Amino acid sequence: MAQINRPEKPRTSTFLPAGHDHIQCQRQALRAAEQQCQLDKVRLTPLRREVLELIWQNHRPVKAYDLLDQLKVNHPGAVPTTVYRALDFLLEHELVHRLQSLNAFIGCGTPGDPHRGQFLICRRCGTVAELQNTDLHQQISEQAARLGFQVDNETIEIFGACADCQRT
Amino acid sequence: MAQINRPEKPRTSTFLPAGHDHIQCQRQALRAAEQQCQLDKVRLTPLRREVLELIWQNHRPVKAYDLLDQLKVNHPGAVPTTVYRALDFLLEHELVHRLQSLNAFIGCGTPGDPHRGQFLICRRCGTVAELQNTDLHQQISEQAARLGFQVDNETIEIFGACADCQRT
DNA sequence: GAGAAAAACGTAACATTATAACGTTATACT
DNA sequence: AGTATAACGTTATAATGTTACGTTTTTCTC
Repeated sequence: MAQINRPEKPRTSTFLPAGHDHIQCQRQALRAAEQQCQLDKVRLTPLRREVLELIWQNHRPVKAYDLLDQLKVNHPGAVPTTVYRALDFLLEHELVHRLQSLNAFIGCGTPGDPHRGQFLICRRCGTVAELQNTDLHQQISEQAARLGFQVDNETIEIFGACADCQRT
Repeated sequence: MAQINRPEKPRTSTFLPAGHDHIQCQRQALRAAEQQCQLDKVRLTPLRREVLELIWQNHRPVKAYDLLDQLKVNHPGAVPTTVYRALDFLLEHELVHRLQSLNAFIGCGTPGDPHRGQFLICRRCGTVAELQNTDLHQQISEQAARLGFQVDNETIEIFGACADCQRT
């Protein structure tokens, strides 16, 4: 199974802008989620919000059962369904993405935007960057169309080394 | 979890050329695998060959435990490790691909070729087509390079409806 | 605001997917 | 023939995800 390293402490990465203020980033993501839920007229309950907050602790994918362990701190009694239900909600409303090659989840930076799933994943530090490359999307649709295939969902997960990790 | 239908009987699909002769296709795939193994100086043992043959029964992804059930017919005593070891070998030598979004496996039509993983997957009939779109690959590498990211592996899994299934 | 409907959550059991660890057998190499 | 390595057997268990059903909370209507 595909693996990434998951160092205890976040590393900085030029993947993210040099001075990335993550506290601010996380806060902003939660605000955006709240707004999106208002628009969609759905409820970002405390539980869902807490799961989303945990997912946004950093820019590395989180596994469902790790999430569960963390959730148990405030919610002893939490079980797999607790987490998976929250994740289903967050996925459905496109507040998080699922990384298929890792069985893991990551926050979506642009809820509300038309959704692709294009990701660069650093094998070394585990940081994930989401792309919004419309050309790429376009090209895929065209190639598919040539084969008479109608696309309804694309999963693009690119593994490799981010700039920082190449240097070391 | 992502799902596809898995009808009992193969459907034809313009995905594959109209008159696709699968017996011939499967035979050819096994020959290619044998050749590749000779080149790599590795052993396509009877067990591995049988797993590969099962995978090539059609152009739909197969799940490991389904493979296991089928394998048990000739190999009572087969257990998960039996299958996973064969799969690991086949994956390592790029005779099969793993479809991350389905936790399933599919034969590789072009062993030996530089390997990308670009797939079109029909949600309705389950048929999978492997692409070898170098432009796409190129574009991804370029976009990655712009971010200082060095690609070592790409997973592209496109879900949608194949031409045949759109008609019905 | 009482009552009904729907959504969210609790709880237990279970299904599916995958790996670890260790011993035995087969094959390849001198 | 003897040894090293690869392949396979065997058992147990880990990791990931779902089903089914009951209870509580929220929303909606009157």
